[in-house]
Amino acid sequence: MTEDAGPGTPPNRPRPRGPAPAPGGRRRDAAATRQAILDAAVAAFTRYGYDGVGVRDIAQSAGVTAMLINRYFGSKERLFAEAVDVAFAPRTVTAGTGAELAGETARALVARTAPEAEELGPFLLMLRSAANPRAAQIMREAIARHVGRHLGEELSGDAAGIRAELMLAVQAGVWLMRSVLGTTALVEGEPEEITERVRSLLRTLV
Amino acid sequence: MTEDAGPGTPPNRPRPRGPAPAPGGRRRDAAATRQAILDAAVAAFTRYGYDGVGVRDIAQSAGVTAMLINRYFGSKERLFAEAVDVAFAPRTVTAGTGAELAGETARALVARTAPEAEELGPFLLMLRSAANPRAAQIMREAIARHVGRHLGEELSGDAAGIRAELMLAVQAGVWLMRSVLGTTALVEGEPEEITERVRSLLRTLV
DNA sequence: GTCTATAAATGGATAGAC
DNA sequence: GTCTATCCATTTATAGAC
Repeated sequence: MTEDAGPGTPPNRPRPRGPAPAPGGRRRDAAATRQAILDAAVAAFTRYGYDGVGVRDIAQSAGVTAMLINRYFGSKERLFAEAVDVAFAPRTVTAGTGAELAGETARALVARTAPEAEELGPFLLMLRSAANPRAAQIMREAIARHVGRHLGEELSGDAAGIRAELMLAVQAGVWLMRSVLGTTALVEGEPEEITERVRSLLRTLV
Repeated sequence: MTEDAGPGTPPNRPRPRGPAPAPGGRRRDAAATRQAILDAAVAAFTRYGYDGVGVRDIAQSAGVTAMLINRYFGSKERLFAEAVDVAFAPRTVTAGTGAELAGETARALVARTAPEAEELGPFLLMLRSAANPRAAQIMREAIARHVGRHLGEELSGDAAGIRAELMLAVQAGVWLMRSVLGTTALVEGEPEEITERVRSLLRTLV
């Protein structure tokens, strides 16, 4: 959104002639264009959710026209699927290992959901897109592929799968209340107090 | 959605004359019509989220036309605000009191999020409508009004507000993973096992 | 390789008849 | 008190020019 719409895109530049000046300086590079669209999609879906953005918005952020999205990804739905894969790829959902897992995860979670943080992340993408059934299915498959595997490395013992997904549930819930809804106690409370409470929550799962 | 559009509504019945046969047998009752719309709205918003339903869908479920929604509620947004108030009014979010609060809430939560449950509830409404900023604000205010007060009665001591909202966060998270997304471990796992894990989670908060 | 222009559907909201 | 008919904005997706 605050992307490089380019220094050279004043309201009415008459598009001299020929194809895409392609804002960033890039001029006709299929791979780069595709990547720009994908990056813009991750940001937009995370901020506004699947139903909250149109392909036009994403295209504009990427500095191209809406048509190219269908050209490169086939449909909004398949663009979303790729964006979800990108968002869930880095293992940002867990921080630390072993004994420090609960504490580190709690600290990272509270920091990233701080009111002033403006942070993106897979949980926001999840929450904001959960309403759409197709988006929900795409995310379920992505979670099974990525997150389940990651947490499986850290957690072991009885009911590891349930505990892993409950860890995700706690994090998603905090993200919802604190970051998406912005309920009063979690927004105005002391971050240290909140971190401590979340840490003790997560400790019952590791 | 599959509601009674009336047994007598073949494609082209020319509406003999006069106003509303009003499917339910009701014929011209402002209060009843208003209530029918509100009930349909709660169900629809809970199932499909704020952005997922149109006023036309809701109107059809209520057996009226879309226009009446604006007549009685002014706009979709204000209809949503009233629907949220209805959804959050009963204190379904907590079950039991005192020492049994964690266990009863966990049991109720797992039961209501069972894959076959088809249960509605305020958490579904929250999750499915969270993406829309205006809907989010409306819900934040409703939570401050209803839920905060309810849980304030049960919880006391240090950081009661934070603990209360973390309880909501845990429940919302479980609802998201188990009911909305339907992740594998929480769907296929033993309900008793899940209940036990959730109970011990909530116990760290009461 | 990328654009403009437009099709086809759907959204919320309104005017006026009965 | 309720309906039909319509307006206007917005959506995804496509056709065809350059």
